[in-house]
Amino acid sequence: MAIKLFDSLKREIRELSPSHPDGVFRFYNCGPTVYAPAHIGNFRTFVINDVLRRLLELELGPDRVKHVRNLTDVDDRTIGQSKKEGHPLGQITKKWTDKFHEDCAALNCLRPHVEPTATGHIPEQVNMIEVLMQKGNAYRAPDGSVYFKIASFPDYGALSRIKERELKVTNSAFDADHKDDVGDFALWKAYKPEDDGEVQWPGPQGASAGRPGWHIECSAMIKKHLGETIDLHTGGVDLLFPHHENEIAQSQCCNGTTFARHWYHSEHLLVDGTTMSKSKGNYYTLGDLVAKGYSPMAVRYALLMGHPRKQLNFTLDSLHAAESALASLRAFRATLPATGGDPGVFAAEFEALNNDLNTPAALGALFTVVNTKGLVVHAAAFDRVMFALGLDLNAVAAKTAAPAAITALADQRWAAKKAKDFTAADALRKELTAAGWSMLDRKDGYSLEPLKK
RNA sequence: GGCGCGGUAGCCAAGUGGUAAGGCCGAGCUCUGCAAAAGCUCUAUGCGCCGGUUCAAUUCCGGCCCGCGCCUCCA
Repeated sequence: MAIKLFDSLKREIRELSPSHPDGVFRFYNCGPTVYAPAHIGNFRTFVINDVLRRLLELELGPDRVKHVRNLTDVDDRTIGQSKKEGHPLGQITKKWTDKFHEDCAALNCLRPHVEPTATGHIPEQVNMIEVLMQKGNAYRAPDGSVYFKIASFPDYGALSRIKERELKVTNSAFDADHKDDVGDFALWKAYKPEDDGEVQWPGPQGASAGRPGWHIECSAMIKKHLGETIDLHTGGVDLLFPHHENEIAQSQCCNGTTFARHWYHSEHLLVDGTTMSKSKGNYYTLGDLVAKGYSPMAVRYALLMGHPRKQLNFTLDSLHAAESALASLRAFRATLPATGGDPGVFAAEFEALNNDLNTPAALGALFTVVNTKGLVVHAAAFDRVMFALGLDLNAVAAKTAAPAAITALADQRWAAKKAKDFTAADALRKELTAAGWSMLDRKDGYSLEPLKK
């Protein structure tokens, strides 16, 4: 069953397929900038891409997919954070890269096969810029920076339909003074002592020392790790323009061949009905949600509850729903026999996923199976669905340890109950409730959980 | 101003030219000393509004209202 996915460039749903003779599918997903903890909007994109990676593996085989996701470790924000904290750039980016990996692991995202960094590919970027300068697609600005000349690439704007847009006239235009055209973008930024601190590298031939512009890192790293033509390039919608538009321009002008055969962009997450943004401050990190008592797996589930190409309004209620849904799946899984059953019962789930990554439809179909009485489900078939969605049912929210005073009350109540002194037991339960704890009795003992609001 | 997306039950959210998946919440029941958990059952004559096409529209077309996003370094 071929995987079909919307192509942002051709604007239609198309089948994914490897194009290289080795049969390896080349998949590049634009990664995070490592200067702060990623927020759940970022993770929506990475979780969606993780499902895509899993589907590709199921479709083509684990050894026939090469997944690359970069780490942007030098740009205005990373440098800004470095200056703010007074620590070297590398120390800052290491810290947030580690945190990013920790969060990804908690969300059960498969590790990409390669996670290249911008600072680890300076020569590759410089080389690419030099080629672009030689070919006449780039020019040196008076300050020693290098810009890409969009007028030199007739296809510029195909992805974002920039020519059909009437650009709002804005001030902004940082570096505008040095550009030939406002649409030209920086390939190399000349060193500015007041802004860049210690961060600089020797520049391309004829340019000043400095650092690469943002867009070039992806072009250079893709070329190095995946080749001149890749099978799929993905990211959040916000990257469509200018980032991906610029990547196409750089790569195609430099390499003279198709850059990416398929483009896919996932929509943004909304919180409280509006897009998350650092400037608005209405965002959650994974840590924020875990601190509220939700499990990372519930976060993952909640991120899959909406269609990836549609904005999803994220709420804490949806996390609660996700937590309950996971508990149902967990309970259902426990009832499955190890053998027997129809392996084909989950066809609808895969059909939904393979049809433009319709995760909510897949989850709906999943529960239809779960709710169908008398259906004999093969455990392995169920596990395959869980793998595709990346839902680890064994991952449970870390239990909050009860304070000693609470444990003492619980022990008293347990003893009272054993002694059939129900009046005392009930009184103690009330005390526990008043203290914000719920005591869950079992046959052989009890557990304590913080009271849900 | 330009480009694009969306409005489906209390909340979240699929979907289709032939009469509305699923999750949460809520209600009832079963089961448990109580509580929780678990299980069972129920919950939109309706898909923003107004027209049109059609035997038939939530689904197609037109208009309108509302919301959201992007428009040069935010996934």
